Amino acid sequence: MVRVRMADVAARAGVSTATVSMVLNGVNSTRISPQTQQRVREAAEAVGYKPNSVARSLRTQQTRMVGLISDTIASTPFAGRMLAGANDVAREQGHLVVLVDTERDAEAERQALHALNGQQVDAVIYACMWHRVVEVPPGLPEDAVLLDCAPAGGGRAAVVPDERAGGRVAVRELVAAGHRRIAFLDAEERFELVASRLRYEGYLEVLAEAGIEPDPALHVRAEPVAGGGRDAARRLLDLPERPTAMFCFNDRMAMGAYAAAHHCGLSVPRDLSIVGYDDQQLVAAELDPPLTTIALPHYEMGRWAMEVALGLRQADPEVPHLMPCPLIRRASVSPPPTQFGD
Amino acid sequence: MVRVRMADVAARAGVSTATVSMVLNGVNSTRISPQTQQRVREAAEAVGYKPNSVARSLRTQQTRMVGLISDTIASTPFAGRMLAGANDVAREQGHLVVLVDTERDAEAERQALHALNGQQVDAVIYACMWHRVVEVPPGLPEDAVLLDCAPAGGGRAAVVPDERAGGRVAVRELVAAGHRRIAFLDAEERFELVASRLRYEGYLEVLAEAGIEPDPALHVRAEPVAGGGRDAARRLLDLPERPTAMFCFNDRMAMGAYAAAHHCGLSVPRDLSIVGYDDQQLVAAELDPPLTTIALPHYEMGRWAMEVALGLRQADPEVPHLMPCPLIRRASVSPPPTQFGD
DNA sequence: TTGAAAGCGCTAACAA
DNA sequence: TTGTTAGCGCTTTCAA
Repeated sequence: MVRVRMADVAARAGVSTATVSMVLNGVNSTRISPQTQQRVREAAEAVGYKPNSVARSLRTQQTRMVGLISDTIASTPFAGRMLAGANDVAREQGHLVVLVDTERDAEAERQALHALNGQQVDAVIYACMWHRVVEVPPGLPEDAVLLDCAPAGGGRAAVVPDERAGGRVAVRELVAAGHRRIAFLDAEERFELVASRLRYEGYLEVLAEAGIEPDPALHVRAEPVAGGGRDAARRLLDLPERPTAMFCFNDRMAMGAYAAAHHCGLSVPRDLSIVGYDDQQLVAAELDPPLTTIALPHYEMGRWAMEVALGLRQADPEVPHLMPCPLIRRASVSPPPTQFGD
Repeated sequence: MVRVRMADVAARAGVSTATVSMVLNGVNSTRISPQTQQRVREAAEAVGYKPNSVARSLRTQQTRMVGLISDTIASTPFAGRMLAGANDVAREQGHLVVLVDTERDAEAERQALHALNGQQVDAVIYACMWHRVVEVPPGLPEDAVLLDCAPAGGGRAAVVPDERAGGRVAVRELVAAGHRRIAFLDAEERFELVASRLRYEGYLEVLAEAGIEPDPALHVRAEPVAGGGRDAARRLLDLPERPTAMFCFNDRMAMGAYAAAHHCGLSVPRDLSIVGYDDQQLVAAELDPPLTTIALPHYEMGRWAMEVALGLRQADPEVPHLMPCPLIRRASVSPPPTQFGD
């Protein structure tokens, strides 16, 4: 397994390395005679030539690698889809992605930036695994793209989910089914989720557009996990005038809401309609009945970020790009039960 | 933002680039006077020198990058932990990981291998997101490490979960609680999951060691998702002599088993004990009661693979390394209900 | 104790 | 139409 260099190809084809370089890279190829080109290609094939990207990078000052710094890739099921989106675009463009996981540690971020800078990556993407507002780490290149997070100070290309529109879509689905008493099972404020406020705003907007007076009793908060959703849903179901539908901050809370409904002898969706958020495969699709929910566009955001990073697409650095969150219609929504007195 | 080269540091310190190189890399540093070293360091600091890894790589023939080819990073919640493990070791060793996702497409694999080879990565890891036996792709370097898969022909360093031992641990937990009628909710054979056979073998071994005659009626198969688990569990609960415990192929099937139990008015774990497999955070920990399960050691396997790849650890290429699957004890196991006639 | 110089493998002016 | 040559920024032998 000896490494074969361009000089070996040149020698075999009886030309200079310059000619080999031009032929193989298709540069100035009109200026080189077809028979020479042919000869070069055959020689390259014969000796099994593979270009050395490191040498090329040193010469051209571009590496065809892009660095992707993520705050924590380990602990979320969404990371994969984001990476996949970024990766697909990179591959289409003949680029490779260098991944660094920093666990949100400032020192690790600094090191990662150094390393990527040293490796002369052509672009950098800074990704978060939960939508949030971040302080841009010092040393992050000016043209870095932020993925699933927005810079506290603005001024950077960034892409985040359009949570407010997602909230609207979710609640409209419920309104369209005929619901008027729609609860919002929100995350507690201490988690400082930017999605929480935005989804709530979407909820309020749709109530307003449907002429429904928001009832503060129907906006409850809990820990955004199944247990929290269960407790919140129970409180709601104990209300004198219980809601006929629940919009949950996420699918895990929705899972808890299912449990609460069963506990109260209620059937989903006949007695209670539920819409989640996130479209977590392992939860939403596996619930019984399958959960209608709003998907987070991680794959698309990953693609978008890579496209901007590689200059395939322009981004307005002043305002984060809002990626639509599509409704995934499954089986947890139906018209409200008919009430006496209606 | 002009790039500063080693020559700039040399000029400022009034030495040659050779000296700068030696000082900054700590090579032959005993041979260079302390005051010169000091001067070099100050100069480097003053001009903000950052070494160019590309140039260094060209010269030294090593890039401090390792390629990680994964079959599909997008669609599994486990990928992250594997990547995290590999990444942590890489970082500890001053290496970077270059990630390529091939979606299990042979052509994409070929391209990826080319690209990584061109970038002169120091090592490559070939990772699967589900434990399986694979045909090693042509062109995979001899010293590549296989992660969560074993080579069909053998002969490569590889690491996989110890599924059989995991099955044993799961069933022993049930036996220790006093169960004798223990069902195994297995995946259907058409999915060709190597884990299926191994976990079943573990199950049988423990029955044997406990002197329990395996009842074929208690080994049922279904699609390894919640719906499949629910159906399989219902069939089991309809048996004249129903099992008091179920070991499920995975957490999703266990989720279905919970549903079936509720449906039959049975309480977990009072009337029915359940153990899962995988420790999927979003499922196992969120179930009510939380599910006792066996964890897949993805983080550890990721670490192991990277350690071998970087030569920190020796591997026997003849037999895949078996990584233990720990029991995660939660609340879905208790002694069997007291029976009349006992 | 330090410096000169020769490349690593490739690209791209400039010459021929 | 093709070849010569000068680097890209760094490491490392050898000489001083």
